[in-house]
Amino acid sequence: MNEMVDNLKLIADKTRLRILLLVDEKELCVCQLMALLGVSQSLLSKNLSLLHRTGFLDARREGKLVFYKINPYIDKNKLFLIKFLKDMLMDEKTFRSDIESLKECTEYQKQTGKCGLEAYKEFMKRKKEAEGN
Amino acid sequence: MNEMVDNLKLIADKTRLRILLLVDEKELCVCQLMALLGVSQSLLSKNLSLLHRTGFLDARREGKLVFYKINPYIDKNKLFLIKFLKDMLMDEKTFRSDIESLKECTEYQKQTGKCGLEAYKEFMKRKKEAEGN
DNA sequence: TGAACATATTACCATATTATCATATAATTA
DNA sequence: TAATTATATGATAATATGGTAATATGTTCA
Repeated sequence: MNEMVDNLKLIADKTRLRILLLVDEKELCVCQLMALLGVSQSLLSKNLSLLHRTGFLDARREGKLVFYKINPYIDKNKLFLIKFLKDMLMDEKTFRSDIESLKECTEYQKQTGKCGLEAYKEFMKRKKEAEGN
Repeated sequence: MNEMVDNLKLIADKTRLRILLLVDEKELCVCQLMALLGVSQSLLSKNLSLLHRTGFLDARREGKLVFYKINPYIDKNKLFLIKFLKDMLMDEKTFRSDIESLKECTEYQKQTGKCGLEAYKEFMKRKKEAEGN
């Protein structure tokens, strides 16, 4: 029970929930998440290391970048919780928008070969301008 | 998303989670919950009114007693969340024990016709003594 | 090596949450 | 009506949490 309550507490935060749902789609580096979520680097990093410490995420460094994904050895309670929430939020606005941004970012990355924070900021900036029309 | 996060926050508390799982089995009054959960009256009452305010619970007064149950008009996200957690916790120790106590209490209530706080305290006391053997 | 970039960590503050004590209200019963 | 039982609420203290700013660490590249 205590374990489940701890899991629920970890997931009961907008930033962390969005991280988990995004990273469940595709392994992502910090700078990508930063651009996608629009949160500060330190807040993001703090939440990532929290989710890492508690067994939700797996981290892998590749050069300057650190990539996070769902821990392949994640325990079942945690995994089921994530999958359940994904189901529940399937049609929810913020989630849909996050997933949409992720797809567009991935496409942009393929075309330009750019990753890194600036590339993502640039991408998000363009996107916002486009939405402004 | 924000709504889901709020629901998760409400459920991410041991006392509240236990309340919801118990009350999903059977309508219960405050004194019954107090004995079953072993928490203070004011803490319990606060959590009950919180769960009531936020649409999880329905309250009904019958004389001195106030009975709580799952709000029959509860929204789907909340209900699914409760059912999901119940599934996940099916074999969990605290949950099994709570359910067991609930059944025994209900039986005791049928036999003795007693409700009220004292009856439940008496019941829980006997139970603990029995476990002590 | 040093500059630049990506990420992590620390220190700190504001706010939120949890639990408790005391007290208030509501209903029943003597 | 006074006492009793059941429940709710307000004040408050202790702790936890979310967020930011500053700084540190690690990596690459000129």
